[in-house]
Amino acid sequence: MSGVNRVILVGHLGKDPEVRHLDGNVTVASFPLATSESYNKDGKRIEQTEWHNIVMWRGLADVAAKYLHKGKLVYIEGKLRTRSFEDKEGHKKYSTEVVAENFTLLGRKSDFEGPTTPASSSNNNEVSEEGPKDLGTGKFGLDEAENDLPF
Amino acid sequence: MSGVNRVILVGHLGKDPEVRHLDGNVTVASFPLATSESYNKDGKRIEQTEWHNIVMWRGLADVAAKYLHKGKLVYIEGKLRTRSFEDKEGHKKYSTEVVAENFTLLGRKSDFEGPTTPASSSNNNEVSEEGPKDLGTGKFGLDEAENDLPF
Amino acid sequence: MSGVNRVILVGHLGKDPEVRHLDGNVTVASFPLATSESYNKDGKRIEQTEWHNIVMWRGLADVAAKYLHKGKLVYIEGKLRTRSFEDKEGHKKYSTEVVAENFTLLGRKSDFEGPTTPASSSNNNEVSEEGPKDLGTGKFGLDEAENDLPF
Amino acid sequence: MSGVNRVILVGHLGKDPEVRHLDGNVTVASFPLATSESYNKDGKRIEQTEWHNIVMWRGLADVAAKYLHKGKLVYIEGKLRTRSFEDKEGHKKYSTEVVAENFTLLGRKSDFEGPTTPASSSNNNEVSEEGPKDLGTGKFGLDEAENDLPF
DNA sequence: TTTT
DNA sequence: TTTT
Repeated sequence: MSGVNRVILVGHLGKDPEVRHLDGNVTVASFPLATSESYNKDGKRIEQTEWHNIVMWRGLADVAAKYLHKGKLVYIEGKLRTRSFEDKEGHKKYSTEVVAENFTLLGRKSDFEGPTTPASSSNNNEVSEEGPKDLGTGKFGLDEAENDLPF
Repeated sequence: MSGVNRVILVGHLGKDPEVRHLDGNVTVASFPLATSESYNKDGKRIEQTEWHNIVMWRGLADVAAKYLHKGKLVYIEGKLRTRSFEDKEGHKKYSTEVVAENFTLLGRKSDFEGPTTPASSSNNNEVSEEGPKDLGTGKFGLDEAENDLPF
Repeated sequence: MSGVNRVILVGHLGKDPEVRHLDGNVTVASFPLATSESYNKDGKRIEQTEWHNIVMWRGLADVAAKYLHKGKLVYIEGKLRTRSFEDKEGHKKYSTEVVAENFTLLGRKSDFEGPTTPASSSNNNEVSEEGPKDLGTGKFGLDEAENDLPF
Repeated sequence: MSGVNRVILVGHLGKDPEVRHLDGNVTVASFPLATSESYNKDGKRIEQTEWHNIVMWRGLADVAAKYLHKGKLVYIEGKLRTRSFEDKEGHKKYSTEVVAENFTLLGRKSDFEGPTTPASSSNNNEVSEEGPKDLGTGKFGLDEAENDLPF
């Protein structure tokens, strides 16, 4: 028996992904993602931000480490998972995470470059000249996670 | 600025909704929802259940109180919200909830009857005779929440 | 560059899946799916049904052929694809299909039995006695499609 | 009885929205939206584009007319609707559309300006200097559609 | 007909 | 802790 457990988010990374390597060569990447919602209240524009703990595993974590960085705008599909754990004082706590199954980078093409590409900065300039046309998206799924050159 | 924060669940209620009436005549309903996933591991079928805290507000809560009960299968759309609070010992804790925006009852037609309808039991028989055809769904959105007779 | 193209449906099969075997041992299954929506208009309850052309490929088509049948309630995730073709008179026509990526059976447990299982009918009775508890779901993704015993 | 009929898209507008005013002061806006997907085949990067007919009604159409333009990147939630009609030669044809229920602008803040705002061009320069930080999103739902100043 |  |  099974049901449906699906989360869809579009938001900005609050930090660079934190990457850990577990036994058996398994990579895990995690980072906070902000989704903001704004609405009018008493004539004032209120913005409310929700923070999500995103976790990515294996090949997806590797791609995330390469291409996702603080401030980037990303579309994420995944599922909810709540873990319980004990903090240092031995108190039981719960943490709800979004285990990502695939993601799509949103934003400008220059945002898709890896962090260490020297061409990136000049490309950045190129982008800023081109205006709205330099928006684009790059998708990464669990299957594509092993690609060397995902776009 | 705003992003996207969307959750889609299909699962069974773990308990009847707990209904509270706040100041200003605001109704809140909350209940646990189980989404189960099964997969093969080492030749064995493993079933893993994830529990979600569902919260419904206002008109949607009223409809939930009427039609959602322990064991029912339901489709829910909503958004994630993480609240922090202090427990009795003064320790900071976090709770992540799914704030529902609409839901659709899934399952047999007889499941859609309110709890006190006398016709329900005979209807139940009718359903059990009709086979697969008597499956159906009943949808409730924030707009329709004020309907007296939602199906 | 890529975007997001995602469809989520819960509805009933209008017919048994039609299964074709293409060159290279590729299976394709297709069937119509009805999603109904009801609303009040001028005090009357109106039900509007939308029909979708669902297509499943390869392993997912094989599982569909086994477990999906006319009248079943199913949750489907997929993407939109519009094909153009010429009808017999040579007129250009368009057909929009939902290419399924995974599905989850919803409804009674007895609905999950394969069509030729003799135990199925007695099981059916069993279900009708057990009440709401015998509702359940069975999920099938592209990965799991090769499973012999998916639930 | 009702089911679930939900579409989620992120893509670029192929044209400016076409706005019509029906009887009873009802506005309808429609435009093509491209969602692109790219994958590797035989070592080559293939990009496949899917086109969707988007339709927006009433207040949402008004906001679309103001803020959505050719080339913009947008997140759209809606439902599928297939209409049948006769072309000029009297042949029956089908057209599947995505009736939008809400949308969120993705991309740079400068993209959110209305088309006739004089400040827009200087703002544009500002944006192009700030680099990746000037990405943002602006959401429009059926409820907010009546806002004069949605962000 | 978009975008990269 | 993001973004606007």
